Amino acid sequence: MPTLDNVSSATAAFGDKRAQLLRAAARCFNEKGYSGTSLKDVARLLGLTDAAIYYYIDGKQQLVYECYLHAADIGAHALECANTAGGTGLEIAHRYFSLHVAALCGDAGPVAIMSEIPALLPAHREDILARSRRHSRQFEAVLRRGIDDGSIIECDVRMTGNAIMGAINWIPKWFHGDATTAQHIEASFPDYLARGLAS
Amino acid sequence: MPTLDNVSSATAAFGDKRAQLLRAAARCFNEKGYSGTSLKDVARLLGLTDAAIYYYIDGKQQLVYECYLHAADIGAHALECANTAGGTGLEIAHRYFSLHVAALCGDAGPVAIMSEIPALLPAHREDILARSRRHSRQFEAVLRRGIDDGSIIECDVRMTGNAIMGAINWIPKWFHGDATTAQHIEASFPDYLARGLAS
DNA sequence: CGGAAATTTTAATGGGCATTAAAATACGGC
DNA sequence: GCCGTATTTTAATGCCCATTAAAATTTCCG
Repeated sequence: MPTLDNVSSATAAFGDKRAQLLRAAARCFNEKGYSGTSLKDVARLLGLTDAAIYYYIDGKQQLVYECYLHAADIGAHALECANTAGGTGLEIAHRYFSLHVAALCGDAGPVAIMSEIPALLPAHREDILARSRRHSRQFEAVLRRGIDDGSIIECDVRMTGNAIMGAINWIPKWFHGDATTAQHIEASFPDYLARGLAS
Repeated sequence: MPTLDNVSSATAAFGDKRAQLLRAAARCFNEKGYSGTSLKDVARLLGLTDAAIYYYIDGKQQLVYECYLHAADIGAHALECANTAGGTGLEIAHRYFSLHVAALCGDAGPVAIMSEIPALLPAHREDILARSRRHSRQFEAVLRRGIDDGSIIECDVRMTGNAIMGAINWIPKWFHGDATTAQHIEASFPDYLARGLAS
């Protein structure tokens, strides 16, 4: 039984299949909710038996946790990249939208919607909530920066951030992986979301 | 055992408690998902036993169905009211945002997020999906009208509509009924969402 | 107060699902 | 072709939950 450490060892197979598992789980969770998907559902997508999943991961709780962790990473990474490139607040926001949306529609996906946080184990829940809050605060900081530099209209950054996060978070609910829709999303979302911010 | 018909009969009590039940269920569903909430969870909110729920409704399936039906009605009604008042496409859209958001935050709520459609019985699912699709198409028609009359910028109405619906649909996920937050939502969302549409 | 209708509870029943252990199979190096 | 390890399956186990029927309680009208 290989551990997580030897991802780069002789067998990339284990790590690969584990990643496949996480993606299959995210897809199921988005369609039917965490509680609504049985491990048998996830297993079927991989051509496996439900019990086989335990070879790759500790249990269902660990599965959601890692899915949510991945989702949080995707968002945090997009915002971080957008920030380091610099520019006005509006430019950073627009770039963040593009990066996050592209990640949601790209190979990293499907990314799990964090829709059943109360179902997490307490320790996991607090971790995920902390990451989620941090991401919101950091995005609000971008908005405030834009207001200060005059690129973004004066607004309630908390509420405007919530609106934007809703639009983005909802994507995995209706986007199911076809490439042409992905293009439409990437072509429309960032522009629309940023237009509502412009001063 | 009163039927649904005598809502206005001697006992408004039955209808009232039934409405309470639907609201409690919507709250639970939004927090923990449909599959994640047991009837005991819903019952506890009302100070009842799980079995008592069956006095008011046929079962869990019927409960979600009616919650989703209510959610669909809220949205359809908001759009209909916004439409009949007339004006440019942009004005109608803005009015619709205000009405829908106010309904989500007001006494009609909590309104259930339609997040576990696959869990519905086939007949219920098709009904809800049809309503959902119709609502989307009607909103896209408003956008097209705005593009035609010049009030709304040229855009992919399908994608822009998806972005907007996401922002609105996500509200019940983080809004939990306090009045001051409701005011902030109603003051921020319609303006932000409409600003992204303006030509 | 008394009794019928309304409301709620207690007490089954059965099914689905996460989880586990042991057995079976696939697979790569020698 | 053979052996040990990796992978998967089969076969339990036990819990939680939706649902139901019957009993108990409340409500309210005469």
